[in-house]
Amino acid sequence: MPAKTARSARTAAEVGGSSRERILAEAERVFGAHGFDGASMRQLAEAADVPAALISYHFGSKEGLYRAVFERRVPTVVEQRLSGLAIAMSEQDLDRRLELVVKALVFPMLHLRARDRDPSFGRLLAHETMDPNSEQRGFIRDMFDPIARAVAEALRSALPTRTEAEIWWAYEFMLGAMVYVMGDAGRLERLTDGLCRPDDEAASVPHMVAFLTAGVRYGMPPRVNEGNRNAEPTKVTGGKSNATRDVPKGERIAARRRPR
Amino acid sequence: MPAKTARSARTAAEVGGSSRERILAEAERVFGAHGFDGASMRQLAEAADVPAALISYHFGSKEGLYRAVFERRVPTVVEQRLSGLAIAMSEQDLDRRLELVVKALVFPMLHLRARDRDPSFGRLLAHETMDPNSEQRGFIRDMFDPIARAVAEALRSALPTRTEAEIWWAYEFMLGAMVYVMGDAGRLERLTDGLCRPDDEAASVPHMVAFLTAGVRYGMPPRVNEGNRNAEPTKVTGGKSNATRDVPKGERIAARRRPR
DNA sequence: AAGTATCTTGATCGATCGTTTAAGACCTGC
DNA sequence: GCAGGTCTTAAACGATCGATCAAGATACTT
Repeated sequence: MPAKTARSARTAAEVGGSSRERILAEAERVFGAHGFDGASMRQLAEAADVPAALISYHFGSKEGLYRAVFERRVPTVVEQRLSGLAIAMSEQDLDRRLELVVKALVFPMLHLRARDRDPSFGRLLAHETMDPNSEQRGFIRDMFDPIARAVAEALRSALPTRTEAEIWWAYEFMLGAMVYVMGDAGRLERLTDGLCRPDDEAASVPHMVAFLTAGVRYGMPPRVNEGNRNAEPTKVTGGKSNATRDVPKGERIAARRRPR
Repeated sequence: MPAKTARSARTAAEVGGSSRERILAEAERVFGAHGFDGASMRQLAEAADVPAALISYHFGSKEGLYRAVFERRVPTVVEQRLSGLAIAMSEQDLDRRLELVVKALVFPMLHLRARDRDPSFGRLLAHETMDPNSEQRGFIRDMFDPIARAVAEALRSALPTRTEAEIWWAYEFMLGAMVYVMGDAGRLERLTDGLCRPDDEAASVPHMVAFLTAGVRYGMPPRVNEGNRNAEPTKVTGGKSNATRDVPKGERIAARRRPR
């Protein structure tokens, strides 16, 4: 056994970059593979080929490193979304604008996953999104709530007749579909025998944009009498709704629209 | 300090049931609140007001308890979905059948979350779904892959002109939207100032069914020349697609349809 | 009532957790 | 070349982890 440290098979030259950057890059992979609670400081340190104490020195704590991993990736995504939204808002055809808004929402994320052929950050983000402790950490709120409101505003402008609730439910569903694809660790590929792959940007983006655009444009819940909202919960065997049947072009009333 | 054990403020009578059942019920809450890695055996034991050793006795290990929590809930959901699918398949109007299939997929889950006013299992399931270690544990695969294939088959029957890829991408997006709502720990409610709540079954079910039905029915990605699939990745500023524009009634060719 | 199987308990195992400490190496400006 | 700040290191801290053990309590059979 050599006297020198032999923490990893990779040398520092192979991994490259300063210690701080190397820790960040490798932490993204380790956190992405095991989650926040599932990753240990020693795992993280070994992946970056540094002593565990160096992580505390540079980032203060495990959660500090975790936050730093997000702060390295998220601003780029948010900027790309904002730029996509700006382009969408310059489009006067509302049908076309809607599709551009959806694309502005999902493309930066899907592209991020496909670009480096590394699903780590996607899985990490998906895991954090669905982590019960996420709300108390507040990463998602701090980093994504502003862009969420901007997307909702853009949706509102492209769908002027929709209620506020419809806008936000649609946003929730769109985000869920996107996050689920980002976090998919192989289920879709298994179920389709390799036909569909979340990393295949050329397929995932068009499918997702088409699906979500159609969902938000044509997916309207049946009108209900405000008085008996809780009369009977929807049953699997319930009556037919007018959802997605006959698509009117803007005659629906924007009920319960919240003030800006 | 009393001599008797004082592990919890709740007495056994208040919590009720046998030790084994009490452990299961409380484990659902604790796992749902902190995730698998985030919950400790001592937390789980204290919540159920039993010594930690009793958990190992009844369930063998922490993962054994984790699995048992799923096995307590999932079969009911799967049975409800199967029954919903059977009803859908007896419907000859394909438009109506499609909506029933979507409802059969999402209703049992959303109802489960709303029924007991307890989002624990929903968060737990969402967390497990997005956990990078989920695939290796195999819970999701073992418990949900069969019903996933059944849902896809039902979608196929209601959309006979769609390609296999379109069916499965749509399934992926639907599941993502549903899982995201199940795991929402307060973000939608915060973003809407309380207007939209994932627990509000009377609102979430119609909105989701309408959105997803519209997405799968009208969301078709633009046709592409098979030769240049990888020519240029989709751009945010990319050209207009025919997604969701003009909804043909069945003249699309079922390309790349996989054999059964 | 005695015997047997099942359930429950407190105590404790070695391992690993995140973090801290104090000392050494390195680099920069004088 | 030496002082001062930044970066890096090995070692160890107390705490907590999941799991195990032998002994005791309870329930059921004979």
